[in-house]
Amino acid sequence: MTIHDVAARAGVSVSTVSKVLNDRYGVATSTVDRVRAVIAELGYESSLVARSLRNHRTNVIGVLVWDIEPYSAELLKGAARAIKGTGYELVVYAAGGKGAERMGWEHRYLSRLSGTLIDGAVMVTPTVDTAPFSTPVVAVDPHTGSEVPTVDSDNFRGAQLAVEHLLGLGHRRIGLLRRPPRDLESGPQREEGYRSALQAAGITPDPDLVRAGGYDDSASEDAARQLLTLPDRPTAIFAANDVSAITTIDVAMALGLRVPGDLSVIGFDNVPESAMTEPGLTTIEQPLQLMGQRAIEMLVELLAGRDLPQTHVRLPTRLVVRGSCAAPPAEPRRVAVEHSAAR
Amino acid sequence: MTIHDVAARAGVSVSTVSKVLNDRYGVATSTVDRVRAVIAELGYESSLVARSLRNHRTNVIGVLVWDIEPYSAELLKGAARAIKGTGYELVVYAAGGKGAERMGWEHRYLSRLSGTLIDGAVMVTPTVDTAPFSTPVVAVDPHTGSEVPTVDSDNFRGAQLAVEHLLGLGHRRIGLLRRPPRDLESGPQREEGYRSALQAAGITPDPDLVRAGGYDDSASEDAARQLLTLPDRPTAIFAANDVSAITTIDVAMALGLRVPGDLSVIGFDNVPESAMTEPGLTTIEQPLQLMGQRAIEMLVELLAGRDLPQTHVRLPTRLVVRGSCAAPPAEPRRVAVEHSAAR
DNA sequence: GTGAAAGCGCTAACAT
DNA sequence: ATGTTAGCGCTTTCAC
Repeated sequence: MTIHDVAARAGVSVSTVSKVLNDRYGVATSTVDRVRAVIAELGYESSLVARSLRNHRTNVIGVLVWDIEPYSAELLKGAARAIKGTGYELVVYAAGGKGAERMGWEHRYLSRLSGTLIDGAVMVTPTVDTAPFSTPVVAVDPHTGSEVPTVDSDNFRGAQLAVEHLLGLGHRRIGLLRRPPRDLESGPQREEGYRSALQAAGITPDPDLVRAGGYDDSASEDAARQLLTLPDRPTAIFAANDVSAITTIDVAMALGLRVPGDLSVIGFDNVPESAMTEPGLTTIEQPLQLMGQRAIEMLVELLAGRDLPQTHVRLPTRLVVRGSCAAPPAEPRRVAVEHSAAR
Repeated sequence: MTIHDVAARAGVSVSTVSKVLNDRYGVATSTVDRVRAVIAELGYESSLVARSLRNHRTNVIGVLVWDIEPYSAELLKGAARAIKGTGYELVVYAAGGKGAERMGWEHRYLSRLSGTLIDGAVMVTPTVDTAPFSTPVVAVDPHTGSEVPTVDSDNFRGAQLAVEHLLGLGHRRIGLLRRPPRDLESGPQREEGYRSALQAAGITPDPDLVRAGGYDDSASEDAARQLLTLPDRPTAIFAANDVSAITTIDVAMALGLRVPGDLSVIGFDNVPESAMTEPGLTTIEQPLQLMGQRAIEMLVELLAGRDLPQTHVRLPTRLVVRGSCAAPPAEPRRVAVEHSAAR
């Protein structure tokens, strides 16, 4: 079913049909009606692909994500909300399906799609700088300081809030379970917030109390275990990642510690689901939907040829208390030695 | 940056480059190396659009949704999980952005994309039958009994479970807040389950206890109010939709009824978020992620030219008790008359 | 082993 | 007012 079929059926040339499709001048009213009738009769719709190969404008905005999981799904909800009424359509490309070549997927996808198919893109957590592209791009939560317009959340302040909350409860030895090294830009930001809050309270951060998790659960598990089996173990742990917060709680309980009785845990929340899983967990929340929404809004501005009021948008994080944090125990219980020896 | 640029730089013709790109035979090893080097140097990626206009195979599966909201987002997570390792890539088209012409979006999108760009599609809650397409299609939770392969959940059994649970607690007058008429196919299924459970318990369904909600909150609100201000009001309400369950609780509380003390409410859950909003709500849950996953699996089978073991997959729903339901009060409190008069 | 040319479905100059 | 034609970026015969 192509434009040729329509043309043949209506007894006109393809260019006439094209003109009717695009509301161009120079077609007799009677012809327009006839062609329209045939289009309706056949249920014809012009191919987005052929059209975008020709016109280099598609009215489509692409959101490029590595995978659709709880984190990106939240962003997508916000993006979908923001796209309404803009005249653009939204398509989401999930790279995760094809191949395992994670490095550089952003560049690959952007080259394959930009110019044709999408007028602009929102890239979620790009690992490489996608600056040398003519297509307008907005990055969400980029890994490295990037040249492109960016939306992220206030990781620094969020970490401060977490630690301030724990300090307010009386904790003095607060551990940090940070992200793996050389990961997202937000990792160092959260660590900075942690240090800053401690120092503001006159506490010198103890390097022993900072451990890095990894990409899989077991790395976080090891790190949590190391922290908790320290001779002078922390009475509270700030986990700079929602998954590692839950892991920490599990490890603590396995070690015979009560949460929050013996140990307070506070996590940097990425997704609402994690709050559900662990109902009592106090978290620092990022406004993920809002971030997706703002990214689209910025991109639409860019596509309209307007300048952005600010090229780097940082949204506030907030502390959400659900009851898990307690004051530090008067006499911190030591973890039995055999546990620390095990593995 | 096109194939021409690569050809020029490598001093060969475009067809040679194309052969290298597609691993075709008949190119000298030295030429292959040279072209590969240029491709790497330039960071060239072939245009998905041009390629798909030529080849009618793209290795891309499209998921077509009206909007990305909590319901479809859950399905997408499952779809993204299922796509891994299949060799296909996933793209999601959200129709909601463009125009308000909701009716028939599925047909419009399918025509514009199929044949080119996507090899097959998963349609989420289609309102019309998209049978006459050559492209393989799987429908999730379709509005009408459709000819295409389908994934849905056991709405009938889910409703039965809800009502059986209430009956087990001793309730006898159980109201039904159903979906609007002529909506999703799941509406009547849930109503049937409700009637069936009542009849199995020897109770004749009272037509007065069945009211329909609407697409906006206010319709559900009115319906809930009507039910609760009945002279012989129900002691429990089964809301065939998660939003209307929450609305029902709000209305009940506004009328001075305690939930669950004076009234038990049980809702058909579409999305995990609704459970969070109302932590005490007992719900019937659909396995949304699993539904998305199965839809992709079925489509992949279809694309491989294999037959489906079953063309209609129905996934189980389950009762999740979070504590909101109670036994009926010995002496049901009537709602004050002025409340029923109000509005 | 390599390149010229046709054509995928469509649009936009440019004829007529 | 309508049709003819070139070409978007690519793949694929088919000559050479």
